[in-house]
Amino acid sequence: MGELTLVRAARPARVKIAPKTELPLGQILAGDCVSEMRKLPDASIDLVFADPPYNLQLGGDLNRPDGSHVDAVTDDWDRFDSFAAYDAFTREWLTECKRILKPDGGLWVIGSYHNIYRVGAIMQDLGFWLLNDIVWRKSNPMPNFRGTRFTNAHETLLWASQGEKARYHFNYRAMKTLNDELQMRSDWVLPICSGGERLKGDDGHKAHPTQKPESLLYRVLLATTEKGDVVLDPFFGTGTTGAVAKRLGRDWIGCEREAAYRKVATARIAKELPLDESALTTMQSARSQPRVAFGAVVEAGLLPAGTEVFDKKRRWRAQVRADGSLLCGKESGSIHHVGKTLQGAPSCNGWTFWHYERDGEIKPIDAARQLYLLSVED
Amino acid sequence: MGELTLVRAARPARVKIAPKTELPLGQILAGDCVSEMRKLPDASIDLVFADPPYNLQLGGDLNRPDGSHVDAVTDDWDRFDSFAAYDAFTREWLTECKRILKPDGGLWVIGSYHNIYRVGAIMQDLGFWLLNDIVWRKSNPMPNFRGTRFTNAHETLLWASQGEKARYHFNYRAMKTLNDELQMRSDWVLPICSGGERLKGDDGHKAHPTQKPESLLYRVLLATTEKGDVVLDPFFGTGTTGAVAKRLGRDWIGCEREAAYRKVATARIAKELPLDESALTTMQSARSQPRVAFGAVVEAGLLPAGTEVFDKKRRWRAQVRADGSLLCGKESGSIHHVGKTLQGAPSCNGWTFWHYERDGEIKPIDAARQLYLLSVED
DNA sequence: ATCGATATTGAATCTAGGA
DNA sequence: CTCCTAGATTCAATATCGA
Repeated sequence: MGELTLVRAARPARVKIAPKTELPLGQILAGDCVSEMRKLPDASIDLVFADPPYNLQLGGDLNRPDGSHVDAVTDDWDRFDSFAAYDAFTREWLTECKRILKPDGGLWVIGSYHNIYRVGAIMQDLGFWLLNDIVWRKSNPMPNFRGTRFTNAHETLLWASQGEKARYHFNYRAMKTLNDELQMRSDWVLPICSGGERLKGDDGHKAHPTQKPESLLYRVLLATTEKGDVVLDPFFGTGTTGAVAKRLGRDWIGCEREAAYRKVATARIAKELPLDESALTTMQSARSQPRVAFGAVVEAGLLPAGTEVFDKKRRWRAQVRADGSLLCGKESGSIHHVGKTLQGAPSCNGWTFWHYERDGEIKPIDAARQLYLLSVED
Repeated sequence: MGELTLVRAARPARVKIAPKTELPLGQILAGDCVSEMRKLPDASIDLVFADPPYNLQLGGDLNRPDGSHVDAVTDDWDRFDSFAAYDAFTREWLTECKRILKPDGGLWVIGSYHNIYRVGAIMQDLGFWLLNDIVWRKSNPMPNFRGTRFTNAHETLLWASQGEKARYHFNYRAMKTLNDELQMRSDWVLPICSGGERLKGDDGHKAHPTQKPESLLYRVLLATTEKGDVVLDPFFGTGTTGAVAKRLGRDWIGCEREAAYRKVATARIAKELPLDESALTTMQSARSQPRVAFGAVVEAGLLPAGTEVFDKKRRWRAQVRADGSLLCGKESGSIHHVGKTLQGAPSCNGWTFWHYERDGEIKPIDAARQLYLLSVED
């Protein structure tokens, strides 16, 4: 797995990065996340994913129209006396996150409208720089049983870097691949965690009231970490972050106060198997790939000289020449230059503009580049 | 257009509601919104819709890359020295909104991740009670050209009441109808404002950098106001709020500092035609229908005393008595009470629980209520 | 086994009015 | 204040059950 895209040029950090060997990798730290994080060295963590209490402030009981009772989140850990108390708690754990994150580290926090506005403002106050807010659109949310509001069908994730000028990691290419060759948007449609994925306790009841779906963590980790990175989750719960991190070949650390959650998480992560190298490699960022001359692809016989290439709408056709240039009428030159000139565009990515036909299928010539890259590996 | 559902029980407000005649209805107040709102009486406005500046640049202190983007929002009104200045500005205009809103009034604010977390936290601090956060999912957002982040494909709207215990208006039934008989969710998919709807200035360039689509305001006003309500927009811009309000038969007031925007908005709203009464009629919640005593239905002979009623699965049968009570074995009482007791349920809507047979068909006794309502109309 | 019907459940700030 | 009662209100995905 290659390096991810490092976005934003900045001077190399002068902060001393703590080596991984000083970290309790693959461990669930038993205790309050603030005191546990305080034991960790500065600038040692690549990514924090945090799912803090939402401070729901629920009223009385709620029944469905069929009379059944809604099992609400009434756990002690979600009770705060006031917004001020919640803010103080939030400021405290976010401050520790800021300290232990590397200068190019990333922070994700998930929440609902009950807490996310406070969390977001405090993140900004502490100097975190918001990169995106992501909306998790639930495909199967709980309805509003009383018909009093809009169905609360989403939760919000905030993604931030250490500061306005800080570098951060974003695996643009992997996200685009995951999204069927369209840029990944800030709204993600994913189902809630249910069925076999939902962990049960010994009593057959759900082990944790707010277990997050693995698909959500999968996308977060794939987008903003690389293999071997260290991911910390201060509110580990049943360990979704740890399970997905292990699967994706990332190191992880969790903090969790409740012994029952730690027990479930430990068993769960033990069962998890890391994906093998080849599965992870396909998610590499195009920008960090070695540059490939079109000529090398031609040379390798993947798009032999004489092959006809064309744009997606077949407005233009061009011929591949032996030296890796294209010829289209009077225009000739690199794949990028010819594409740009024909369109009258300021620039053109020839790899995605030009296409070829193989076995009745039309593919961008970038597909041939990928094949070339595979063939030269090892 | 009938009355909307009033949600949440609260004592009748002791606040004196200012009459509409004291308000500058259908006017764009020329000036800063805080000073203009200060001239308005307390408790006089039904709904505020606000689209405040987004704080895209954080002023000269935080030296930004040299702002050479052609179409970026770089107007003077969108510059603030710091988060603190933005917060102070936000607190100021929201405080005036709180004062001029009626006790059962509603507040909507739209923003992006640059400002909405600060706005949301301040709203909560001022005592506004968040009812929903709504995600406007843009069907055609601007791509992220540099491939450095997720495509920023949504904006966020916050909907709040005056306080935790305050009443508010929500036209649940109209929203459900608009959404093909499914509850309206908190994520709305709507296109951005473009094409003919996008207003152009004399130079042929877009008149305003962040003109909102009318479909967005249409849904907001239909959901949370009724005909004749007064809607105020403190950042009127090119008057989308006024145009849609006029079309939907709501009164409106705008505040706008820039003469150029006022000019465009005035011309735009002048062209707008109100929909006629029948088009404005929306589906009504059952809650807004007149209450009918079951006894009245019995009295009217629609379900005469002695009629046998039963639940859908015919697990229980009961007899209608002359006073409008039911008898089932030892249990007797109102249609609701008997249904509730027999099922051991926390509550029961007798109108839909009990059924009767007529001409070989089985109908809920609610059908008899509807017949009764028809018979007493006019 | 299979198919259709029925039951369960999910981060929920979830009523209104009168005595 | 509290208490009481009328009565309005749900979507999608699993899991279980019964023929």
